[in-house]
This record gives sequence, C-alpha cells and structure tokens, in this order.
Amino acid sequence: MAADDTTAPVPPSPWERERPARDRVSTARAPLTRERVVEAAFTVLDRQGLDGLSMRQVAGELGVTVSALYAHVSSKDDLLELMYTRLFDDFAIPEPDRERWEEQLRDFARSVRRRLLSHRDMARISMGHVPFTAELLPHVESLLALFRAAGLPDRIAAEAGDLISTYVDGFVLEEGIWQDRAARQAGDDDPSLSRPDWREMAGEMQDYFAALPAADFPHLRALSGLMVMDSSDDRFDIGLEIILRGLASYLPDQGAGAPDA
Amino acid sequence: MAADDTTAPVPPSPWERERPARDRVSTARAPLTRERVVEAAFTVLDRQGLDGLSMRQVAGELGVTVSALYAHVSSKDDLLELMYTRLFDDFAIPEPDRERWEEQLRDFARSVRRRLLSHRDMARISMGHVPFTAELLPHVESLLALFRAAGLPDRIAAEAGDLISTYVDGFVLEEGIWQDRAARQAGDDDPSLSRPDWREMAGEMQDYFAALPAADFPHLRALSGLMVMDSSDDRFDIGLEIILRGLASYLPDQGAGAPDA
DNA sequence: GTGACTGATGAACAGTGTTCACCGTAGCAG
DNA sequence: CTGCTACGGTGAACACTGTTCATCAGTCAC
Repeated sequence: MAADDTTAPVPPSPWERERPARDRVSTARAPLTRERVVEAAFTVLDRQGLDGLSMRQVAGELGVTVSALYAHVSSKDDLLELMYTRLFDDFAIPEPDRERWEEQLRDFARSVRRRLLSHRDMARISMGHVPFTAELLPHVESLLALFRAAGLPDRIAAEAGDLISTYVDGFVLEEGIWQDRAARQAGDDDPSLSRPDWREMAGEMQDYFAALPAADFPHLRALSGLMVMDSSDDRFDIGLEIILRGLASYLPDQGAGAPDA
Repeated sequence: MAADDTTAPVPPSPWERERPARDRVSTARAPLTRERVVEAAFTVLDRQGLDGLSMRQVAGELGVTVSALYAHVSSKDDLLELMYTRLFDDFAIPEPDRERWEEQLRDFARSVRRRLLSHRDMARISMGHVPFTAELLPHVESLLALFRAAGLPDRIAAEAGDLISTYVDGFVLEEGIWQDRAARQAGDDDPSLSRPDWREMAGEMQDYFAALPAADFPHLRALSGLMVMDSSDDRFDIGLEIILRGLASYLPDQGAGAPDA
C-alpha cells in the first residue's frame, strides 16, 4: 500500500528516453496501443526468448507491419524498458514494520524473483536497467523506508536496495542460463517440447564434479552435492540470508563490532 | 599461486561448446591464431563497446575476411566465451590464510572488479557466463578453499562464491550503464571524444532526487547524497562489507545466533 | 614437378533495427 | 454530399548482423 497511492505526479528523470509525441490515440480506427505492443512483446518473449524477440515477431503477433510499432514505441530499447517497467507496475511493498523487517525483506526478494521468473529471460532484461524512472521510483522509496525503519545507518540503507536487487537479478539470470542449457541439450531442434530435464543435467553436473582429479579439486568434490542446484529455492534463500545477516550486523543494538577499516 | 600450477589436465565439462577441430595450426603461412582473434575482439570491444562488436569489425581489425574467423572460433558466442575466459586466465587467488580470510576476499572482489573495468562492457559479457569451465574451475576451487579455511559451513561456502561474483558483476555492470549514459548525454555524435562527465551527471541526478515531492519521497530525498555515486569505490566497498559480515556471522566462534527459520 | 592439404576468400542467405514516401480511411468544414 | 485534412498503417528500402559454402592460392611432402 505504501507504493500504490502516489497521487502527486513524479516528474520524469532527466535521462529518461523521450517517448514519441503521439501518446493520445484519437480512437480513430485501430486500437493499436502501446500497451498492446508491450503485451504482444511479452507473448513473443515467452514463446521465443529474448534472442527471438524481434520487432518483426512482435508485429506479426499483432497482425501488423513492423513500422506500425514505431508509432507507439520509439525503439526496441524503449520497448524493453517498457516491459521492465510493466513487470513491476503493480508491485506492492508493505508498510515498514520495524520488528519484521527481515521477513518483509525476504518477502520482497522472493516476490521479485517470482516476477522475474514469470517471463522467460526477464532477468536478462531487468539486469541492465535502473529503477530510477518515474514509475519505479516509488518502489525504491518504499524499500528505503523499510531499511531505515529497521534502524540501518543511512550509508547502509542507501546500498542495501541495490545489493538485494542485484542479487535477485543475478540469481534468476543464472537460473535462466541453466534452464536454457538444459533445454538446448535435450531437444536440439524444437526447444518448446523439451521439458527442461533439469534433474538429469544436475546429475550430469554433479558427476562431473565428482570425477575431477581429487588432488586438485578437493573442495569442489566435497561440495559437489551443494554446488548444483538441488533446489534453486533453497540456494536462493541461503544467499538471501547471508545478505540479511550482513545488514543486521549494522543494527545498533546488535553491536556486532565496528568495521575494521 | 594456488590457482596457477594445476598441472593435471581438467577434462572439459559436458556442456562446454565444442571448439572447431582445427585447433593445431600447422604454422603454415598466416599466423592467424585464435588468440589473435580474441585479442582483436578486445580491441574492437574497447573502441566500439559490446553493441559495436561484430564479427565483421573483428575481421576488419585483423585485415581479414569474416569467414576466416570461423576457422578459429565456432561462433560469436564462442568468441565471447573465450574473451570471458581469457579475462581471468592468469588470475591468482592466494593460499588460504584463515586469519586473514576477510582481507583476502576483499582483495579478490576488488581485483575482479578491476579486471572487469579494464575492458568496456566486460561485465555484460561476464554476467551470463558460468565459470564452470576447464580453465576457470581452478579459480572456483581456490575460492572454495578460502571459504572453508575460514571455517564457514559447507552450505554457506557453496553459495558464497556465487554471491560475491554476482555482486561484483552486477555492480560493475551498473557502473557501465551510468558511464554509457553520461557519455551518450555529453557527446551525442562522437562518443569517443566525450569524456564521461560523470560528475555533472551525478549532480543532475542528485538535483533530481532533491526536487522530488517531499511528501512522497522523504527517504530518497534524505539519502540523495548517498544514492548517487559519490565515489563508486566507496559504494563498492560498502556492499562488499555487507556480504562479508553476513558470511562472518556463520563462523562458529562468532556465535551470532542460529538462523530463525 | 606434381599432388594434397589447409587456410583465406567472397558471395550468398536469412534475418535484424530503423526510416520514409505513400495510401486509405475517418471525421470534419463547407 | 463533396472536398479536405490528418493520421495510422503500409511496404519497400537501407545498412547492418551472424553464419555457411564452394572456390581459390599458397605451401609442404613426395
């Protein structure tokens, strides 16, 4: 709720790409909206992946020519940015509760991950975009509110959001890589029918680690069972917990010792 | 030194792309090596950025036709992977010293960042690659050795490397985004002469935050001075420190309390 | 000197993002 | 009802992209 009712208009930040002027469609004939373009882009993305997401494909999805898209979207980069923005459009960050800040942060990270996983290759799009746009700034604000309510020093609070977001993005991106690799390995021609047989690949992977020369790779061999994703969810939570504990160490009452530098 | 003398040959992992068979150049006439191709690719990358890195440009850099490249590199993806691998080729991770593990980790992260910064857009290439290749596995092993020597539980050690690497990658990638944006904003036509006037943009940014509606963005306004990179190095170290503290909390003698889940 | 081999060639293919002159239809002015 | 303007969509074009393949030129072994 904290992020939803921002009635005051946020001015566009100075580096935001200028959208084409024809924003208001006069409802003359065809209902080809920028929203419909973005929607079609998501459809293509889920079907073909980011590498298969071309303006022609999007146009085809809408039964329209490529050039028609450029009336509603100024470039492909612009389209990707719109997709990134729309992914987190109705995202809600709860009102800060200083007793439950860790749970709230866990929920935040998990639901970001869920959203990124909801569309193929979405992490690749998300990474490489900064949420400092008029639409996404409220979320940044809400996150900051959470950190500060928890009692984190300002210097830490200012970095924490970036740190967590980067972690989630990077983690999901890596998940996607493995998923793609498993899919490509399974069904080489038609990647759509190939159920990501994931487990098979994880096993292969684990076998590889276990077969490494024992003298040179003692630790990799010892941890081979933990390195491959037994369950991605568990791995995700562990990394997240490391970050949360690091943040918690800066809480005044925790008194975990001053930084040594 | 731990990573340098791995005399035993590491078998290629099962998912590694197969290189073209013509590996042994008979030194017949032209010294067009795979190494030279990669080198030229780096030259082009630094001059034109990742988006301007095309096979034709690389070929042109070598005074050779495009198709000639494909005798030494099986695809552009392969070339990028080779660049990624070569970036960390002679990377050395020190012998674990359980008293100084935090310093060692700081050094590790900082030198990874330095390497990523040494070539334009390198973080974009690095992200999206997994270091589980024959050439890079020794580094993973050395990192694991460091974590285990420090006394971290195996479950944590297995995630820590990924966590730190992802952090560095993500951080540098974001640095690159801002740098590009500053460059594009300054010299719109010739992006080479445009000194990344960075400070100007940081100021603009800060002004933007400060000018946000006070009622809706109290925290962003309050932290505006910390959100923009006053010095990227400081921001980097803070995020790194958060992670290190999180890791340290899992040390047995630290006794920071059991996880609450 | 001849044959085999190998590495470079250049043309081609299918596809990309983006632009622009043109066109048809819709709604309004007269 | 006619004429006109305006605008959304068209289709062709441009300059690229990654990748492949038949062909050629040079060097080595015999």
